[in-house]
Amino acid sequence: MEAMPYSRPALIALLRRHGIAPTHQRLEIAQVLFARCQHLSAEQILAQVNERHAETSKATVYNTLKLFCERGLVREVIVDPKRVFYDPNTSPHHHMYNIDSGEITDIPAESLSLNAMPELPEGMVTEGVDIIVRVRTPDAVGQGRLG
Amino acid sequence: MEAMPYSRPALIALLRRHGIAPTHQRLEIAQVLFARCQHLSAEQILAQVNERHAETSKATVYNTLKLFCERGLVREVIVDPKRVFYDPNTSPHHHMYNIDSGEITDIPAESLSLNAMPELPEGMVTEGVDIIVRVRTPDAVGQGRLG
DNA sequence: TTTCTGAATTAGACAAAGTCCAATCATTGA
DNA sequence: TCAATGATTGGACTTTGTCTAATTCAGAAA
Ligand SMILES: [Mn+2]
Ligand SMILES: [Mn+2]
Ligand SMILES: [Zn+2]
Ligand SMILES: [Zn+2]
Repeated sequence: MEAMPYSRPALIALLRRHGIAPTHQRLEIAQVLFARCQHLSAEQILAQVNERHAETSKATVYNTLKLFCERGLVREVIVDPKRVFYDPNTSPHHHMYNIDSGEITDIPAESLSLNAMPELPEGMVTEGVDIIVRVRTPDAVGQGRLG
Repeated sequence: MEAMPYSRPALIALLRRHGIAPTHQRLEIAQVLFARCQHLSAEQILAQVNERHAETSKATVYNTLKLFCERGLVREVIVDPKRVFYDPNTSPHHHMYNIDSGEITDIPAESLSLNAMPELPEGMVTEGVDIIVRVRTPDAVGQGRLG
């Protein structure tokens, strides 16, 4: 795992190390992702990046997140059919998803593992194993839908 | 697991057993889902139901799939950010997802299990644990994107 | 410092999946 | 048979994400 890259120079170094040219927009997006290590959707990142004054377009946010994924800076988390979340933590771990609040939290890799890997069909290769623990707040059963 | 419900009377009984009024449209949709026990998206179901002659609207397909989920007749499979898949197999099992072809296949519950359940935060309740094995055909790396 | 060029960014049109609503229709118990 | 209750419908709408052609930028070279 990378050292905590809060400062501009550290973020620039981080992008460069991944073969990414450090433009202003990419640094803003990296800032948002790595400052607090949360799971954010593209639209949340767009909003946070443009909080003070508009400076990054929707297209660039999507382009950049795709690039960050390809270069292994972030990873996609697919738990909610409505949107993809982006995870700045690329080390192996799993997720707990609160279906009432939409909150995603990490489960350390050590605290949960499979007792067997499935045999793959001829010529297939594992890309990754996602484990998602879906949880609920029983109080919130009937209504409490958030997004 | 339910006995194979191919015939109309069997499908009607199945819906009734789950507290669902067996309308023509719901029976058509159940037919499509249970005939071949596949993982289908809403749009695929809509297309199959209206293959011979149009008889079911998009709104009804979505309404019905939601109802079937609530009543435990089918379950959602969330592996592809573009669409939800519906699984007529509600017994515990996991999934293998081919990220190149989009193909989803079942992994029997027995052949894959966790060596520990994570401790849940105060007052949370597990709704389910999804394990998704993402696989790839190495030949198809650079290009072979299908949807 | 200035120039140049490929790469990056952008606005806004577009697409796909899914939701919603008010009007209409069907099922079913009486 | 006949309401009344529940189900279905077309189509407008929303949200998330993609695409494109025009513009701007970063940074290497001079
Ligand atoms: Mn038919
Ligand atoms: Mn979508
Ligand atoms: Zn995570
Ligand atoms: Zn399945």
